[in-house]
Amino acid sequence: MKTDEIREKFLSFFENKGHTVVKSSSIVPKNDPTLLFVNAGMVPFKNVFLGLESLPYKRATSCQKCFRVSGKHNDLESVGRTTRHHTFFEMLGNFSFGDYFKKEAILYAWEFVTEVLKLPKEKLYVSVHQKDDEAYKLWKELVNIPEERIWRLGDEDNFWQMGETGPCGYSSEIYIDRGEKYSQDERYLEIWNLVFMQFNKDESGKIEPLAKPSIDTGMGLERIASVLQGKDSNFEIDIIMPIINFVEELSRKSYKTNEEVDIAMRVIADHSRACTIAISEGIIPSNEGRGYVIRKVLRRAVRFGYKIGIKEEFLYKTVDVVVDTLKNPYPELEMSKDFVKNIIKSEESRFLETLENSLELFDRYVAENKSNVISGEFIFKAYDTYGFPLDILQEMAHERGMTLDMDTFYKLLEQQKEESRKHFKSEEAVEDIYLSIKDKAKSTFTGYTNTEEHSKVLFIVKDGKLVDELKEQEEGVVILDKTPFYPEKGGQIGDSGIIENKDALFVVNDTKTPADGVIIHIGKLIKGRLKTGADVFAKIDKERREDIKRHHTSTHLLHAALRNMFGESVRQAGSYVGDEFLRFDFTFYRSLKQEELEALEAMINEEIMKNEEVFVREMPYQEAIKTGAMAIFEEKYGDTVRVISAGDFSKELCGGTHVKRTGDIGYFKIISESSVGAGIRRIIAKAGRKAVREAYEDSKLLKAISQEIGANKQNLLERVLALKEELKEKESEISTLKAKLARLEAKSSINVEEINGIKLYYGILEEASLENLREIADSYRQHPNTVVFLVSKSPKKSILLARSKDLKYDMSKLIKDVSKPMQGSGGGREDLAQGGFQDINGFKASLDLLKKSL
RNA sequence: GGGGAUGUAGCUCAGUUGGGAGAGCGAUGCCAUCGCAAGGCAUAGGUCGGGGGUUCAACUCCCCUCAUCUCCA
Repeated sequence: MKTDEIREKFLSFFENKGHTVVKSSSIVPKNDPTLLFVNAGMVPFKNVFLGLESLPYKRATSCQKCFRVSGKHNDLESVGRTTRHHTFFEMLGNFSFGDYFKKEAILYAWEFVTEVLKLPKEKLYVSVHQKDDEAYKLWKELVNIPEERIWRLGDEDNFWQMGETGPCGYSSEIYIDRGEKYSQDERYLEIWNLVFMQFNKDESGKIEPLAKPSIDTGMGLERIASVLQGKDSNFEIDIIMPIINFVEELSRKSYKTNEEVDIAMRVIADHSRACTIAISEGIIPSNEGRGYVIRKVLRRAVRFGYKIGIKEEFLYKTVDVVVDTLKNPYPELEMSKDFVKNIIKSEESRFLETLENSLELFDRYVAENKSNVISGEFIFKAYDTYGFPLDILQEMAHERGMTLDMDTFYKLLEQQKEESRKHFKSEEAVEDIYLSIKDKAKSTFTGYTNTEEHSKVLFIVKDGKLVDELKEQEEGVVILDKTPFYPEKGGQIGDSGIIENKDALFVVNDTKTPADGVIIHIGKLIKGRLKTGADVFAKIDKERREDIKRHHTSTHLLHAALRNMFGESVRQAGSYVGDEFLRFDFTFYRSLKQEELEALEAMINEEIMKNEEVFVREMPYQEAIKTGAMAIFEEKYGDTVRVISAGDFSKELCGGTHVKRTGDIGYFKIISESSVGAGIRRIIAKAGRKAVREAYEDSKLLKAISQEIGANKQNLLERVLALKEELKEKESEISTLKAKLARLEAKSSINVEEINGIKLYYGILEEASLENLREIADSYRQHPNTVVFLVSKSPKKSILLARSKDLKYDMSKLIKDVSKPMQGSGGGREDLAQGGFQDINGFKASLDLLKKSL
């Protein structure tokens, strides 16, 4: 059975059992700072299980994209070495949110496995927790599994918990007997894990039954496919083997002839899937967070490619194959294919470069190092600073018969980890106060149409606590039942304004949404008293909102214009929409040229002048995607989404506020373009009156400069260049003149005396730089038996002491003694020393000292 | 978020207790040649990433900052 078919059959099976089919969420978990990636099928429903969020349905089923590359479930190093581990895999699951429990979960699972997948009953085994008599009984009596095929296992295998605290419970697993040809460990393969969430564990470790027990199950898609397709390994199934075949072509080696080669091919196959999925979801390789993890995965693949002889960029070529195998369930992959290939290719070449640097570093070390042990310090430095891949370092060392001091290395690495952890500040969690009042504090947002609203104060929060009233001059947070205030979200900043009634005036500085549906107004009570339950009138700062709207619609136009110009490889990577300006980060591999920025600006202003209507439509997510609207990795299950379109130019999912017609923007101006990190560029721009202001300031400045320089706009640049050139010429002329002057002065003011057969030239110059002095001294000391002692009063009080090459005095030492009477000091080389002084009156004494030393 | 490394001519890079900014390639000009590969001579090109400090003197030492690379969280 094809993998696509299994996926499809699973979802429709549960759909027929009253489950809502939920699209796989992004591998980036929403609203969960504790988790880097979605690593299990239940993660998108975590808040539902925790009771923080509710859904319109009680049964769900999904095929969830999962990553296991960091944190508790870190399988990265195992991938490739086994036949089962993956960094990316898909998890089939059915979920009950306080609806059905053990009985149905077991019956559904059994029915699916035996009736739909048609696995032979006699080869199936199940496990239950040793204390879970209920499950045992269900399997035995209801499903009729013979006792000897029901295993009762302990906590390690059959007890599940979400975290240190929270929901937990027994689990039950279904195994298949793959026959005697496998070793004991391999023979019984776990195919499905059913979790019975029935307890809650509190902070003291006490376990209490849950009021509404839930079900969470997980069946690894790749694993069940391997069983159904009769393959020993997950890597040989229909959606992964094509990648291995492709790698065989690239490397001109065959799979299953050599264990090392096999490992490498599995690594590449797995990692190319992971990279393709991650990058297509906008996770760009970088040096922190998720991007860092992806980069590690990508580089690991390149390393293994290197090992089997592929020494150039290749991974990006596998993307086509990956997309081919996954385009049925994830058609959006097709759209981002070129983008993904671009990113992978540039990351590959960057890495190959650091690899080359590493090899040089190693050669240098080997050449300098006599011992045949590579020190832990070197290993750490190479790894930490230059990114030398450990395994390659080890291999190279072994090739040369050297050993490595890994103990010291790991010690140093541990130190670094300790240091990093110490400084780690965890992301600010949602303030508990808002979670606790979450269900009662939902506000209706009316700001899409209204700027004012009669409403009622639901809650007042001060210093993180609920209070009944706010007194004059107190700062606090107000929650209303209805509000026109847009809370900071999707890059758009929160509204400001006022909330008032006859007793109170509250000034809102910022609006946020700390929990789903909760809108908080942050500000200060300027006048009177504000009480919970009071009727109030809420009014946003309209002008400011208009500015924000102009910037927001402009952001959409900019996004569309960029894609128009550079194609699909441009993707939004973050944005800020404020009242003063907008900031748009996007994925692109190089900086933009001036002409490109001009063209962008022109294209957007053209759209503004067309004055197209901006439509807002609400529709289901799937439908929106079908119409070709751009989604920015912010999908929500089942929800309807807002689609904003500006003429035919831009169509994007967005929850923000927008102008009615593009003409309302007035004018759009790019302020700057810069880099944020590898592969990400940033454009800062202004719209409307802020852009006009900017243009006005620019032209004012230009006018002032022109006037100052005595040029007009047309020839300003020419004039500045000419002035620069002129200045440079003058400078060089001055320095030539100065040198000439100094030489001239030297002629008249330098004396010569012969002391002990040595010609001593000395003198005081009014105007000579150190460079001039050197030049003059050089002309004298070309002759043997010569010492030169010069001082200059300006531009700096300098001393110079030099000798011809045939003499042996150390001038750098001599100058220190000689300059003392002038309160000076200096140093330099043995044949030429320089320094400074304070008091010219000491010159005579200095000269005498020098004479005595000769 | 915490470390480490790098930043010098258009490019690749030297520059060692702080004391005259350099090489190779490239560019330009001249010479040479039937032509080509190439050769000879000469020249231009530098805010030594930016800012501050220490010093008589900073590419060099100290502090801050930016960019790139890299490890850790």
